[in-house]
Amino acid sequence: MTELSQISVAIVEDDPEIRKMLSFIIDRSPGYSCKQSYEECESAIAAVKKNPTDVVLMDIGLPKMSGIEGVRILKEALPETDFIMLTIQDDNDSVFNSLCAGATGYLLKDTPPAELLHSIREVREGGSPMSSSIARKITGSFRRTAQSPLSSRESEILERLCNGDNYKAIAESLFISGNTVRAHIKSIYRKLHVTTRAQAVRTALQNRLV
Amino acid sequence: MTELSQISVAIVEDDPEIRKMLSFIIDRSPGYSCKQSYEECESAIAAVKKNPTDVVLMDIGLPKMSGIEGVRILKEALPETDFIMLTIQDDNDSVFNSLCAGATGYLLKDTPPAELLHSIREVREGGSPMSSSIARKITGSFRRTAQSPLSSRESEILERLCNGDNYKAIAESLFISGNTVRAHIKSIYRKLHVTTRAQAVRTALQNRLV
DNA sequence: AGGACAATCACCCATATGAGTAGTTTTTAG
DNA sequence: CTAAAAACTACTCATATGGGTGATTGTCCT
Repeated sequence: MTELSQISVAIVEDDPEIRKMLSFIIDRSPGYSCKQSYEECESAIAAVKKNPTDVVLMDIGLPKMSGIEGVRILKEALPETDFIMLTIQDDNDSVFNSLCAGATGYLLKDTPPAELLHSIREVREGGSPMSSSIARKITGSFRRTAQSPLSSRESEILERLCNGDNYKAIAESLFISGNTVRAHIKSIYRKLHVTTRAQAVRTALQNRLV
Repeated sequence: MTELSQISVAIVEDDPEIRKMLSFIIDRSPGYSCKQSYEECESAIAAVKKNPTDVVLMDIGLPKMSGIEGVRILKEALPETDFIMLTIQDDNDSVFNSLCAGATGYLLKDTPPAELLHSIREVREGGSPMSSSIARKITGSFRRTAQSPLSSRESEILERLCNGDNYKAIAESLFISGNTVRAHIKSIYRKLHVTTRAQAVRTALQNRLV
């Protein structure tokens, strides 16, 4: 049943050539149907909200609203629908913003038709189809970027700053004087190019220094 | 050439049955070789450092040192080697800690041999092979967890707190008085259950409230 | 032997911050 | 329509924070 269930697909893609080609390929493949295709987000949002599909293939570079925004809006309204980005954009911002907006898959436009069909099936079965270079980008984002410019003592203190500890609490937990803590924190700020605690915490968390 | 290049694989797996089976399958497959297999991290680390392989398949639940620690240490020494976790653990901590430690792939032990071989090839070609449920877990981690308990104005202010702005800067950029900013911040702290700016920034970043 | 840096400590001072208290007006939701 | 929430403003006060300056000790590398 799951194997043979029909998967309904909608396409949002501004290039008429590509749009027709994709829609043709999908609709003619057994187990898939594609009755909805749009050239921009605005009409797609209105129409797909009324006629939800199982999967939406979404381009990013669209005339008016970006596909990422489109996903954000549609996913909000249709949490059961799976969104796969299908785009030439492979920059970090596009990838991560798409995932944050609610995309579950991310394919580059050079994906062969057979793999595209397989990806549509995969996303319905609880997977997260991604072009291999995209997958690598995502796993790589978990790695520590560079090694910290901080000394080990400074890292220890930065960690406590992130916990919201104040000078006194840090001093006591490390058995050093509050003045020393301040000296370390000054040095941390200098190395991280920040001037406030909030900025230090942000830099620490975003660069995985803690 | 890339298609037919021989890929050398090492295995770290404590179950002798599985270890021998994997090693046999890989070593007998054309294009793959497996001359190294270990039952725990300590010896694997020493040996693979001396004889680096292209890929290491790493279990997580090992007698002494965990496979995650093993990856952390080995990846540090051998940045060119690709590490694929091969495990039954599918909890969030195992997955994310593995990726942070340096794993590029993550497969569950029910992965069929053909797919395992394909994954080894894929990781060498710049991909990031993952069991579909794991991939879904990772993409899902980018989605906003819950919706923010903050009002829109408060969110706006929280965002500026994360940028390191002080009361005055926030007040000026929002065209409201500094006292109002303080009132909003108090209310943010109450809702986030924090008492300092650093904690607020941390909570905001970790829970993707900004 | 000298330089660079980490780790420790100290003091001054202006400003920022958090907690408490007390309101008004506007918007939203039942 | 009415009650709740959000948004806004204002005040005081004790404490925390950041900037500046200066110093000692020990380690590591050259």
